[in-house]
Amino acid sequence: MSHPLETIRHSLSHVMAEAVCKLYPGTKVAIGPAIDDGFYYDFQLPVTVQPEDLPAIEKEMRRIIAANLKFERREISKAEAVALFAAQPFKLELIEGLEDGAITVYSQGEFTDLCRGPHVDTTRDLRPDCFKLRAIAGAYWRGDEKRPMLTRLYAYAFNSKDELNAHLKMLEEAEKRDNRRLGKELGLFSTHEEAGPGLIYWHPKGGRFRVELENWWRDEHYKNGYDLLFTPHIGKAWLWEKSGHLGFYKEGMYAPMEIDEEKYYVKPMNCPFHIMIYNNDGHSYRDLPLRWGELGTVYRYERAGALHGLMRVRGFTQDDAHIICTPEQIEDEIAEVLRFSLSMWKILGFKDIKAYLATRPAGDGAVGAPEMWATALESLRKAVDKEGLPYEMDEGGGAFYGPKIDLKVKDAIGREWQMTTIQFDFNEPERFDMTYVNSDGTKKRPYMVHRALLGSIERFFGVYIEHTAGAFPLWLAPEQVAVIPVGNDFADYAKTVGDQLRRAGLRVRMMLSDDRMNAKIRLAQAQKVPYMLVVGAKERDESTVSPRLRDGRQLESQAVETFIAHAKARVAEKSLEL
RNA sequence: GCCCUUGUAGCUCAGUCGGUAGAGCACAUCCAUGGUAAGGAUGAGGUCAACGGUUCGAUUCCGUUCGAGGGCUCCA
Repeated sequence: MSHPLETIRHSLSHVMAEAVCKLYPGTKVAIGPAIDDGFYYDFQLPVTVQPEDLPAIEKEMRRIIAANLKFERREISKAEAVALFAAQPFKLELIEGLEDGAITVYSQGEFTDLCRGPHVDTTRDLRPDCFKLRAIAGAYWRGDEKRPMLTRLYAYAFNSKDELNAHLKMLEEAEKRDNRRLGKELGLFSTHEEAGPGLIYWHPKGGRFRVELENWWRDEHYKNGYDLLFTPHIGKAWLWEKSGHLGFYKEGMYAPMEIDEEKYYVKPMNCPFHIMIYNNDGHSYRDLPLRWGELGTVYRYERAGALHGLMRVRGFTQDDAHIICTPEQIEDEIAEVLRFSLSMWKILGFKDIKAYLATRPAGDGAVGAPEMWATALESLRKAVDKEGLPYEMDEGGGAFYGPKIDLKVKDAIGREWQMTTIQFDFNEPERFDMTYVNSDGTKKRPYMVHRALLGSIERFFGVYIEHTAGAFPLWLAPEQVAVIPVGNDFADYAKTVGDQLRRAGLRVRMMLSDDRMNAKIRLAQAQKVPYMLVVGAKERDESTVSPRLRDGRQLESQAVETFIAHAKARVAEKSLEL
């Protein structure tokens, strides 16, 4: 009989626990749940297990599976449980938190575990070739830094060998696309631990991508009714006390610097600055909505162990904006932001997008009247419905200052990345006493919404590198065309062609070194240059070029002008195809 | 911060069971002038992460420090 994958994974974790206990007598077992791509089990081991030991554990697991053992469920009393797990301190702690009468244990072979279940019937339901031990990691007991560090063994597990292999292949592909690796290979960016980890250096090619992306971003924002701001990188302690950041976000901020005996903080967010601009003038309801965007560079403390290429950094540029509007406008504004965001993702080539609505957190830490939360959430939900976007609720997942929508986009190899975020803020308008004058002459509090569409430029770059494997669409490619003469005799003609392309506004790499043509093609391919134009005697005599595409396709020899028109059209329409 | 792994040329890595290191790519010079993924030769380049200890002698063994990679949420 077949069982849900989660059950199979969980049962496998018991098998692994049995194997580990057998191989390392004296092992204390903690917990072993199923996870997204397999399972893990946490142990306190009498010895240090090393990666070389994993095959032996796998082998023992297969032996257990082959023995065709039954998983037997028993209900026992709390007293029985305490006696049974007398030598297992972690289990005892878990038992303490359980109701008498609701305690179950599962046994297979020589191993009995405190477990709610369910499990497969016998180890025969587990396939010996559908799992693979993955890694050894440290994990705190119950995720608490103050509790003992346990050894966690991770494993992949799937329904079939094919699915396992497909997953392993995806991981292999992910490794090839790793933004740190491609960033180096394609000369896009670097980090320098000696100059400060988690800080990104954009090289000329990465810079070119960024400029093209940002230019487009600015154009789109102006077209969509935004104004753009530039604000300082530092602000006095007053600002951050007022905003509440020193109260709620201090651990994410860097230590202050002193200027004229005043403390200044580097900004972790742009919002207080935008509010300063808002509060610089009085506002009428007639002025609203205001949509103010900024590519604002912020610095946030991230723990050293959390830093990761472009994905997790300490300094980054948010594609931030704040929408300040009346309560009546909020629904349309939210719908509009969502539509705008989706239109951007479409152009960038992401089709699979899912929304996550986060509601008011439990407890009394949240600010803002419940009615405001309800209206806000309603406008978020309506917007998602209007776009026909699939969504999930994240109950209690909102920030203390307001509900939000996060969008997750799926990349070319099926991984989801959280990018766009649209968040209500009931906190700062209050703290900064933001107001506008309503039609009846009374002062009102506006709604404020923070939103970032790409998230941050750095992280987006990382995701996009991995999504495209570095083969950017023509309009974003740092180098769009490589001109490759067949031999040095044709260098002059190559230069003429290159100049012509440059004048037409294309980004050209002239490959005029002494290398052979084959080597140049190889290099241009490796650099993912979209078009390679090979020129020799024939092309020179006919004023043509012979285009090769980075996907290996070959176009007909054509007049230089024809090629320029072809490429320019694709740039103009931001085509994902060459 | 903590656990496991790890740190040798710009990059990717090999090696030394303790006698101060090697390959490929990249780079430089020279030869070769070429039709769609690497032409050839020569050369330059390293205080083997840093500091301490053991030793006649340490890049190699031991210790400490710093950095990097994976993990520390998914609740019997």
